[in-house]
Amino acid sequence: MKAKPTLGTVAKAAGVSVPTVSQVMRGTGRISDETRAKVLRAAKKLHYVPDSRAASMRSGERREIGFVLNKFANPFYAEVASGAVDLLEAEGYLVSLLDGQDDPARQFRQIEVFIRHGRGGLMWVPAPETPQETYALLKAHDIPAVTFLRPAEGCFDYVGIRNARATAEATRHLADLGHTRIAYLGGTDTAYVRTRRLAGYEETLASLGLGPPVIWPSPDGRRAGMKAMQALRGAHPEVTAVVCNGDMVALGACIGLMNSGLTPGREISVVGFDDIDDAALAIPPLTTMAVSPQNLGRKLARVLLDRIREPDAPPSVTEISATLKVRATTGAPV
Amino acid sequence: MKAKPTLGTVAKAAGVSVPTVSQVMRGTGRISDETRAKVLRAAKKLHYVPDSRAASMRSGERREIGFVLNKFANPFYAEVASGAVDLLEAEGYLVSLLDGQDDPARQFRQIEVFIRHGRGGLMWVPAPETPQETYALLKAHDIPAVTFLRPAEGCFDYVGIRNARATAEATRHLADLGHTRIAYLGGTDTAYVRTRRLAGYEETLASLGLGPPVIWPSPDGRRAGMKAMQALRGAHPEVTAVVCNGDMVALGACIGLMNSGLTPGREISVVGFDDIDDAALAIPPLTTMAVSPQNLGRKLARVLLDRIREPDAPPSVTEISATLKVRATTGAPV
DNA sequence: GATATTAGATACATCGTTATATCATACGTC
DNA sequence: GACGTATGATATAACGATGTATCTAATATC
Repeated sequence: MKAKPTLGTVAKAAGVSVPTVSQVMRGTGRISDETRAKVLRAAKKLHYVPDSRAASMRSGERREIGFVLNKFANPFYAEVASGAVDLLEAEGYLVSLLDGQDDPARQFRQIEVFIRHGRGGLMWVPAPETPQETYALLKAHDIPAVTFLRPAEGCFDYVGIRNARATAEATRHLADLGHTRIAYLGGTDTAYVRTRRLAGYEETLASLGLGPPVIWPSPDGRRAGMKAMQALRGAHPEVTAVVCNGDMVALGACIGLMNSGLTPGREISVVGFDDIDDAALAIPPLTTMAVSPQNLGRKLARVLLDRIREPDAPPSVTEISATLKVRATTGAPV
Repeated sequence: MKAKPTLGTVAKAAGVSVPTVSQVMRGTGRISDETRAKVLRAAKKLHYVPDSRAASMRSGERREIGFVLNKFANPFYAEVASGAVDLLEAEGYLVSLLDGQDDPARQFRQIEVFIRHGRGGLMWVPAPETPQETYALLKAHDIPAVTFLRPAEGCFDYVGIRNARATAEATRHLADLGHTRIAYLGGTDTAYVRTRRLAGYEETLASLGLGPPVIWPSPDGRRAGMKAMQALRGAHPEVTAVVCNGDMVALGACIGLMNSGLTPGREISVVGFDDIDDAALAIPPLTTMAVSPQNLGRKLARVLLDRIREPDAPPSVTEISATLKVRATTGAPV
């Protein structure tokens, strides 16, 4: 009862040798039904659980995968994680989530610790201005790694979103409704995702002869979006429609409008990005560019599994399209 | 193809023995400056990174901690996790998060995998109807464990919320405003948290001579709360105030009311529970029982660290109070 | 000059598991 | 009865690190 259950204690309890127990647990080798039953009974009674540190040391197999993401509090990431985890757990991997908080130094430490602990694979959202050192560390230790949302200059597999195409579609949707002064709201300057989304917005404005672009940055989150919207209206009263960098900012923007007595979709139109669960439930329901985060997570996991299986394949690029979901926050200008 | 850098290869490169390298790497023992420099040079040249699997096997030190929670998508848990992670990482632990999805079988597998990978501590929200087997597994492996939100019959440390006292305060607040028909909305029958919250509600009703209780269960989440509110109003049109099992349900309930053309805080008052970030931002802002999730997370981490330090101390019980935050969704009945 | 004491390094056993080789039986075949 | 061949179990040696005991010089003490 007191001794930690190991192959040794189980073997003693069952009256057999250590390798025999090992073979029973893994279902390999030739074992009689009688001994197998005896061993299994003893193992169950002692609550035996194999120690995978020892196992992976001896066999070289690594079954732990890490997922470093930006911000737990963002429900979009939560959904992506859940999609990836489901698929990987079904394949027998243990996935640990870490909050990288978009901080390159923090991420470097986390990845170092990962390698120390013999992790066998990594999915991560590289922080802006990630140093070459981080990529070199992964390469030096041959860790199969997939970057998510932000590509790493062709050195690693990449799974992301067709950002520019999506915001182009959002901008055109607003233009089709008759808007001529369309602003871009949200995101911070250094973020890769935002530069791509901004590009789609700006190119569409230019190709339609609308402009000049009105760009208003903002941190992530509802509260920040609310404040940013109010500031934007003060500085640019001519704007009648807004393309947002994400749903959280868009929802915050809608709250800001309503606090000023305006109705999103009437005086000012708002388009979000992500289609998080709350988007459809908000009042009024949010028009947004929908990406299925569950799907994205599964795709991410599949790319990582492929990489583990074929370590020497050339780096792959996978981009998922977003589709426009028209709800109540967009309409013709009054 | 170079050999994997280990203590052995470094030792050979530096012309010293294996234990010497080990001592240099950890800064223990008596080592001359000359040899230390020689060893460090060799280690750097070979890109040596210690293998913590081997280290923790031999030394018994475990620096990995797991946190099994219910639902990534719930921002309350995300905040708790971030509070706990901050504190534990500062103490040199690596924390991995797992989504237990409130499923006892899934949790059992996850805890098993945790032990398999040599994790040194666990924080978890036990699923309803967790089998004795799960607790026995933790006990058999001497894993320092803290249960969160739901106590485990005195066998483990517990950190939670003073649920009954909180809902009593919420109910009294509504009664003080003049409400006499107060309902309880949300949660599912088997959940421990709900039975405690219900108890506070029912006892207060009884002590104030109000009643009979009107209890309407609902799964978690905004959408479910919206539907449940509409169903409740159909079945009990006399109800003028609602104590909710959580903020997500409460926010959903408010959406349900507004969809029916009612204003929360006027025709029907609503009190939430948790004070998630969205509660203050909602329109109208939600009256709720506030618990600071960051604080809760830090407390949780501290209890776990104490347990690791003193494995034989008697199980502790820590309960955090919730405080009433009056906003716009409660008011006198019309 | 004999004996302690110390610094600086090493030998050896060990953690729990698995890969490989080996060893007993029992069975059939000629 | 000698021989090969399954069958079922065990012996042994790793994996990479670390804790403990041990060893060799050089120095200090009386």
